[in-house]
Amino acid sequence: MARRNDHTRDELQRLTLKVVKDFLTLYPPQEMSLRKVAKLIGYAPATVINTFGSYGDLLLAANAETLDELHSLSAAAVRNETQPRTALRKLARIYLAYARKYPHRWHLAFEHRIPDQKVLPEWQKSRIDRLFALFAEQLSRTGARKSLQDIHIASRVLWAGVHGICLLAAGGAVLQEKNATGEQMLDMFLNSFLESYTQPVMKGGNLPTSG
Amino acid sequence: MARRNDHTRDELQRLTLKVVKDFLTLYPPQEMSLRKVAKLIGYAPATVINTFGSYGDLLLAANAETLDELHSLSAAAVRNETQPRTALRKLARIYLAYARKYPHRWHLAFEHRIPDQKVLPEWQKSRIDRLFALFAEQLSRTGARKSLQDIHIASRVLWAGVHGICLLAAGGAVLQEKNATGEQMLDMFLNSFLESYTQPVMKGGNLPTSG
DNA sequence: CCCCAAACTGAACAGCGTTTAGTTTCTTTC
DNA sequence: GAAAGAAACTAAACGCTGTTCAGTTTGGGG
Repeated sequence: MARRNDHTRDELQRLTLKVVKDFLTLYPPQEMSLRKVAKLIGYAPATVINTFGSYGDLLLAANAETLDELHSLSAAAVRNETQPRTALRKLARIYLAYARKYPHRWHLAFEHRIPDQKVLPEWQKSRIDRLFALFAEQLSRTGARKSLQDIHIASRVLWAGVHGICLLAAGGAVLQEKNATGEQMLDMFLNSFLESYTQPVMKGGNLPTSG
Repeated sequence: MARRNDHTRDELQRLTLKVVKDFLTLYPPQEMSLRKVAKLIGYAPATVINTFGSYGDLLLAANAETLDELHSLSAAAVRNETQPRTALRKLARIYLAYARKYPHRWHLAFEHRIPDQKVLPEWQKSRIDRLFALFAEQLSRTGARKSLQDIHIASRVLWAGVHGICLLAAGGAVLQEKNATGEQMLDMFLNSFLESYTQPVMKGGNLPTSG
């Protein structure tokens, strides 16, 4: 058996990624395997390897799609938002909603372990950076006078907080919070962070606002 | 071959966990396997399964030790700290230091996926809760007038933020921040959060501190 | 001393990702 | 139009993996 040419190289790649996406929409990554994917697309395991390089690279490609999707949704949500603080709230909500809707894909994208020695490809890093950039962009629009370095750090802190909260709210693993909703946590986090970011206290501290 | 009785059941368990701990101190979980562990303790793979139930349960037991260690270090660090804000800062630093020192054990403890259907055992959940409780305890000592529910949520937000930042600072995976240190991010996060927690703004907002 | 239960293992099983050799087909060249 | 070469695809094998099970050895209690 050889040379079926049912699909072009590109079609085959797209088909495979679609199958992976659909699988991960229903089942966790640990239940997926190269052989199952191969069976689902109707090709031999070795064909998938030929197409993507390795099973790990297939996962990497799937993660790229996840990150693209998340970025696209986020960017669209803030595109016409004039208020940076509102935009940041929207970003956080989108993030949470996505983590809840596609928990397996979301997890895989952020906790995928690269076999030691090997480095994460540049196109993957840049996808993560694009997510950070969305936060940084809104921060720079708040009008608060901050250095580039401050904005850089703040965007990471913002992202880390949102991500950690999503882990608690949507995490199917060890972490699972029941007595606080993701929305409550996000609100408290964003309110506190933005308040302090846009109205920093002077050295020596402010007076308490009550009693 | 049978009935060696080189070790009691307890000794064997401790020995196995020690070997796992040592392994994970040097190498990531993906490189570890039941068979490697068995070889390291000088027993057959089936013996490890008999002792712990399954390889997954062995990892769970190892995670319990990790969480205990982290809790013990944290509790010790704040035991004699009178200032709750300082205590919270110490907790965060301990957390970051631990994630840096034992990245593989730290990761495994928090992102270990339980094979679907199966639930996380109660003794594992309670270990996570104990970590949250350390934050909650300090929050309730700040003197800020908060409901129990507020403290509950705030402790989760605090933990989530610290955890997310540690992922960025110590994460060997997809996430890896280079232009901001963990300390910088932790400081910014804690300062902003605690400021707003202990000095909440009134409705309508404060005046900016500078024009 | 015997017997049972506990301790421990070797071998087998099904599954995994990957490699390799090989076959079939398409495309190019003469 | 036939020959040659490249491309597409796979079956089979390799060395792993966690788990099961039948079977052997041993220590302790009756």
